[in-house]
Amino acid sequence: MGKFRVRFAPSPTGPLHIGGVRTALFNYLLAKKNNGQFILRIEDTDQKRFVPGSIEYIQEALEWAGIVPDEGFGYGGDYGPYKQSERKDLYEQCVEQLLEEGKAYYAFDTPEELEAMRQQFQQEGKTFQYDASTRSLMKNSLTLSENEVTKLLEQGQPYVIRFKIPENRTVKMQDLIRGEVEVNTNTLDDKVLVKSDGLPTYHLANVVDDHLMEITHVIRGEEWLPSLALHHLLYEAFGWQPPKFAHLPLILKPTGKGKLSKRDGIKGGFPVFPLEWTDPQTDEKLEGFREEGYLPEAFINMLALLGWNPGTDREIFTMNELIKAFDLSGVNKSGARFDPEKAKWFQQQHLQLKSEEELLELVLPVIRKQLGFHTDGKAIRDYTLKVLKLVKERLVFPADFWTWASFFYQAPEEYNPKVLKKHKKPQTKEILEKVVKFLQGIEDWKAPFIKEQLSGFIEENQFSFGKVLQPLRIALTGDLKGPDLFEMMELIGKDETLKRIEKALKVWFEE
RNA sequence: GCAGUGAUAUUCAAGCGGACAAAGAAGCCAGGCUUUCAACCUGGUCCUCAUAAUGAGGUUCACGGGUUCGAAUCCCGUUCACUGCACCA
Repeated sequence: MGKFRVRFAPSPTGPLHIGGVRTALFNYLLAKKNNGQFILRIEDTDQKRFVPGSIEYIQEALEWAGIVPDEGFGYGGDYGPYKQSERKDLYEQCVEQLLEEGKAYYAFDTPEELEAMRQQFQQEGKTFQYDASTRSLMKNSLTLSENEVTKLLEQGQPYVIRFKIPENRTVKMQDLIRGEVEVNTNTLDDKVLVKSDGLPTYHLANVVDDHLMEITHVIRGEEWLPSLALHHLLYEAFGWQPPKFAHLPLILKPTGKGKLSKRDGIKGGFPVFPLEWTDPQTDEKLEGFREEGYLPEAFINMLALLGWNPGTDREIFTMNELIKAFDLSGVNKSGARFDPEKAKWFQQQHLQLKSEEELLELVLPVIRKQLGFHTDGKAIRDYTLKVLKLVKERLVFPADFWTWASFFYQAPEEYNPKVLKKHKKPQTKEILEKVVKFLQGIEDWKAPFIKEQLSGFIEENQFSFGKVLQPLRIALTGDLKGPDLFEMMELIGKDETLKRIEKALKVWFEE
């Protein structure tokens, strides 16, 4: 097996959305599975669309997700520079070759002239395409004499360089996911290779870089499939061996109609970006999976199963397991709908896989944020570890800890009115007063013992369990949900337990 | 409009000529466990009948035609959806 090199080539025009991360992930998985290299290349040939901060965002997002490049922009390597704006002379040399061989040509048409052409065609009910049928009508080095061309160039007339698409040929291509794809060259137009600002377009830069960087497999989104033929033709024109191609299915909106977009996230209230992002221009803030509390392992697991499946019924994978199991043959042809609910499910599964010690580190910041004090002390760590044992199984996000465990740290400030109304019965006062007295007598403050004693007490007095235990829970936690009541009592301690019941008695019946 | 790609139950999906009413998961429903809420466990989830359960029949894999003893799987056509069609990537 030869070397295996893949690349992820985003353009820095804003935050990377999950479709991009998923492309990066599949590239990464394939590289790792084959002991190859995963390369990060920045495609910034459109300086107009450059958004400051996006390169850093891309790098940070990949690092967070654990999709770390082996080489590329910011990671070094022997094939640099890894940013297209720094490779201008490389592209120039390559285009020079095409020009000399007559495979590309200068075009001097202004944007206005092109627009006029389009209009004219439209009036005739046709669509204008700059190709074999029309290039003889335009102002370019194929229609102009050599002298005129040189003159225009010397005058500094703006020009672009276009690729001369061969006429009426069927290009046969192999896609690793879709099989054979055929396109007739007549449906292609003479794409601009070099823009009037001297920078290459995506198509040129992409092909040149992939070749020079010795990329063996190009794995990218399905939106690129229509330009695959152009790329093939370009490789052919250069006389280069093209890499293998695989076009990944699109990630669809939760409704199933169309590509998932940033707007869908805003509308649906779920993240579409790995990391939070504030648009430097509009100040608009976009949610990130990381800030929502998603674990990176849950995030990549969810992404991996978006458009790929192992062919078994297994769904939960770590990165290493994904690397082992991943194969392009398991990639679907059709688009996969993004389901925010399923994303949560992955998160829950992975969170439950964590040990209590690992969870502790995730949960301490939550406590700190809520209570505003240090959470580094041994006492609070030990205590929280015990709390975690009781509430772990109900957590999906670290932040959930507080909704399930706040009452381990502070007495309830208010009581859920709906629940209270239902369980505050006339005899509740009397019952709770008796309970307080009874609990005071318990010396060995351990959950099983409290349970045993209190059960005996309830039976003796012929109370029902619900009538005693429900109000007691409300008094201690403010609501009717939570972990085992007796475990809780043990943890918060006898004094605190009694204090809370007395407080409840006061608030409920004296006001 | 042109080109490309796709279509399996609510969703994600398995399926690659017979063992397919079609795995698995999510969701939903019911039950169990709980003092409670989650989690968890069990069962159900095309239609009809029957049932504690094994079951019987009908209609399915976008639609319409084939090929075949036999089709979700192969062939042809149609429809619908999506993607692309810039001096953006």
